[in-house]
Amino acid sequence: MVDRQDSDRPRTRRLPRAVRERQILDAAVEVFATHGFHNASMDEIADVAGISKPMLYAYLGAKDELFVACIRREATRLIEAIGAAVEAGLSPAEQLWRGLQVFFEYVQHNQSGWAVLHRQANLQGEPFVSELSQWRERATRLIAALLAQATVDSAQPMRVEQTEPFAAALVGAGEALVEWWLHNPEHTADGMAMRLMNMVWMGFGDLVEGRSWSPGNAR
Amino acid sequence: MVDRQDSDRPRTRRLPRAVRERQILDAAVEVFATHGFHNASMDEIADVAGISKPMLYAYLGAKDELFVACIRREATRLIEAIGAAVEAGLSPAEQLWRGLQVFFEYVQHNQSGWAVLHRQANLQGEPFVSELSQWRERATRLIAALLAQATVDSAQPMRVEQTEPFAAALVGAGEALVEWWLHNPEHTADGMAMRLMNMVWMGFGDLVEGRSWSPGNAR
Amino acid sequence: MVDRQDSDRPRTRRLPRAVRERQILDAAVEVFATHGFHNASMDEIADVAGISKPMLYAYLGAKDELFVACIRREATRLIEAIGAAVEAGLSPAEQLWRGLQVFFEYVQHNQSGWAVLHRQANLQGEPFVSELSQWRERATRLIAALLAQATVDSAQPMRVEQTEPFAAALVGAGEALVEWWLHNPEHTADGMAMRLMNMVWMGFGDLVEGRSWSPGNAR
Amino acid sequence: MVDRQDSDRPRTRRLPRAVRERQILDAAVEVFATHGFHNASMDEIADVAGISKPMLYAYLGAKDELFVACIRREATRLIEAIGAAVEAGLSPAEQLWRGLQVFFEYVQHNQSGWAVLHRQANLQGEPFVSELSQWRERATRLIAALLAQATVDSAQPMRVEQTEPFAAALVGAGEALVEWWLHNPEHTADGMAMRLMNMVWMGFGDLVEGRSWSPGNAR
DNA sequence: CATGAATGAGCCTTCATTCAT
DNA sequence: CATGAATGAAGGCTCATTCAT
Repeated sequence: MVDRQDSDRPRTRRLPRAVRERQILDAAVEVFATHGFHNASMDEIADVAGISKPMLYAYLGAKDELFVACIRREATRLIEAIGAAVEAGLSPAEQLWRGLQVFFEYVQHNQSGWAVLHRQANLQGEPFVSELSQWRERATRLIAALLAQATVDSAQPMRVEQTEPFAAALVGAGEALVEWWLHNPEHTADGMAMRLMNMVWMGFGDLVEGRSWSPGNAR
Repeated sequence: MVDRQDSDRPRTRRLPRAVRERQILDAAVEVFATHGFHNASMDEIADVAGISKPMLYAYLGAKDELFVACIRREATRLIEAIGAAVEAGLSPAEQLWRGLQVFFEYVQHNQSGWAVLHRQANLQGEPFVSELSQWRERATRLIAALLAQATVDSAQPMRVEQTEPFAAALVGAGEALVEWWLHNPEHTADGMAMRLMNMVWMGFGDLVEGRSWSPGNAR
Repeated sequence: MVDRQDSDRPRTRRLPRAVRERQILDAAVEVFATHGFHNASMDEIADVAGISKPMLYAYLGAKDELFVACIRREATRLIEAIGAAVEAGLSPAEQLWRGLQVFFEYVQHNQSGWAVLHRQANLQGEPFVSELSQWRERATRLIAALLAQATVDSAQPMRVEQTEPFAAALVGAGEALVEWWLHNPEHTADGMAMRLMNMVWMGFGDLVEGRSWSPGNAR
Repeated sequence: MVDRQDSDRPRTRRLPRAVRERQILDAAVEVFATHGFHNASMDEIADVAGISKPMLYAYLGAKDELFVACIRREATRLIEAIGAAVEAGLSPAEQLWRGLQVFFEYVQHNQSGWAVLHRQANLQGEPFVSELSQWRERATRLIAALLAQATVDSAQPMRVEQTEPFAAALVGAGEALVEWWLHNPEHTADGMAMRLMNMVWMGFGDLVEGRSWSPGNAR
């Protein structure tokens, strides 16, 4: 039989709208991350948030909308965390390195948050996938600018249009690496960051200088 | 969020058991891939397969079992495709190269199949994850043997126990790269294979000879 | 998953119709008795009978009809068994006694048959209950005649119309006692028969001579 | 075999929990009694109760649980009705007599309730049968105490251990008589009670004084 | 503002029943 | 005559969503 959820979380009343919304989003992220989008029930979210279901709907709308709101908040948080770490005045390489560090650290401490939401969103198909794409593109543009900046003093400076695909690859690789990390959690955040940095920075150098491996020279 | 489809696919009748089973698996893979495990309805699978639901159950059992059957078939297909490509008599490097080529080609032509099933299976938790793990381990062991073989003539031959973690990383990287590829489909299968080959073969060399990158020497 | 019943019962072919029908009824009674009307599946009955489902339908019709056929056969068997035991020439009392003996013995050795079918039939509502009623009435008339015969030489001979309600009570008490016996199987068939005989015969005497117990004389 | 009914019963709304629960149990008892456990559909029960299926599940759980709840309620009601009638201060014989009266009256006015539930429960196997057994045992113990009390002033007072089997027989006989009564509804409740009282009280006397009937002395 | 009570709609699963061979 | 293959039609159960208080 259904165990009528008489959870004992205190139902604080009459909170300002912003606080309530945060409360709800916290609950939603936790529940979505734990059970996945489909298995998460609005009942449980409302319960964890300490409010009634009608309130849940009043504040953040239907399940889909709530999920999108979760994605948005987590994405924003991540981008802001990275932005805060990447101080102006550092060299592009160091900016990238700091950014990657923060990225992996953030993911590590927010598995309930971004990493899992990311996987969920990718799986639920439209419209969640497009929501994600927007954030990916935003990140890509930032990094492309960074890379272009790094070539400013070289013999052949690159424009943003040229660095963009490379930046996209970096972002994608980052996402993929996180996925892989989830299955291999024995590595440290810094280790992961270094791995990616290595790949990127050396690959970037190789790209500029035209080195590569090919089937012909098999050992 | 779901659009039910009244498909008028012709219902071919009285097929031999084996053919029907393939038909059903094809349909199931397609539907699971498109909507995800949870959003996929047995109704739609039956419809796409061109049969009635009772047949669906008679042939491949409940939803869980059907899904496992899908995973198994796709995994088997992939492994066999690779096995067929890796002819004996080739050098380890070339065997690996051929294997990677086929892997990425396979994924490219079976996005509905492998790639998405892989993501689905990883997310739906037990018992699907374990099912997948078995296949991953099988692949890992094969590759570990390959790598060990490659060092047979070197100064410090490695035993399978030593190459295994490296092989695991390769498999993981392969899976992760595919994930990334899905978001960046402009690359070719051979290009992807080369990328991974590069990483692996050079990394393998580095591993033996102890080279690496570190934050200190930022350019 | 469905375990496709490839039972290994030999499927004897080309049997004369009567034999086939007996085979089927045997199987049906067994299965109905074991699982109850609803939980019995035509699949299992066909399997136990060693024939295919279409044959099952060809020989004895739909599930309802098959069940009615079972009731009929078992009722017929019982009545015939009793008829065979009650030889002419015996005194009414002895005829009744023999009849009751056979009745309880029959039930004891045919629990799969009559007892359970009786309970099943009573539970499935119309049209099965009416089917049973017909047989009950037939038995009742036989016994009423017997009782009337028993009073032929007494001071006040009774006609069948007068003994009938009493006979009905006997039949009903018999059925009820069997029900009770199923829950108290430690008693013997003869013990049960004696219990009923006692009740009936003494009650019959009392009835004639007008003895009875009443609330007034509570000890 | 089932005739679905689109009943237009008015759906009273927003009832307090306790009232709804009674409503639902009433409906469930009626439907289970009419169609039997298996033929009863949750749809119909919800319909008769005047609520939607989800409420049905929210209030009383799955079909099994609902059925058990029905058994419990009916058993409780019966026992309480009897308890209320058997005032202290009466002689054992009179207590028994009152109890039997109430028992048969209760059954008569609750055919949908007790009698049929009893038959249903007995046939649906575990776990329903055990549920029933508990109530039977409870009734048995009460009666055994009563009988022991009745012999307190006699030459050979009996202890509860001795009267218990006799009480069990009484309870069983009562159940069996009800079964029989259902098929012979022309008798009154008092008539039935008297029949059983007769049997029991005289049998009880016989038991003490060792009288019995045997095949030898056929009239 | 806040909620307990209520429901429409859908999904998984299973059978009795029947073609087409 | 005999059957493997196939399905229409329900039934149990759950969940996102919304009144009515």
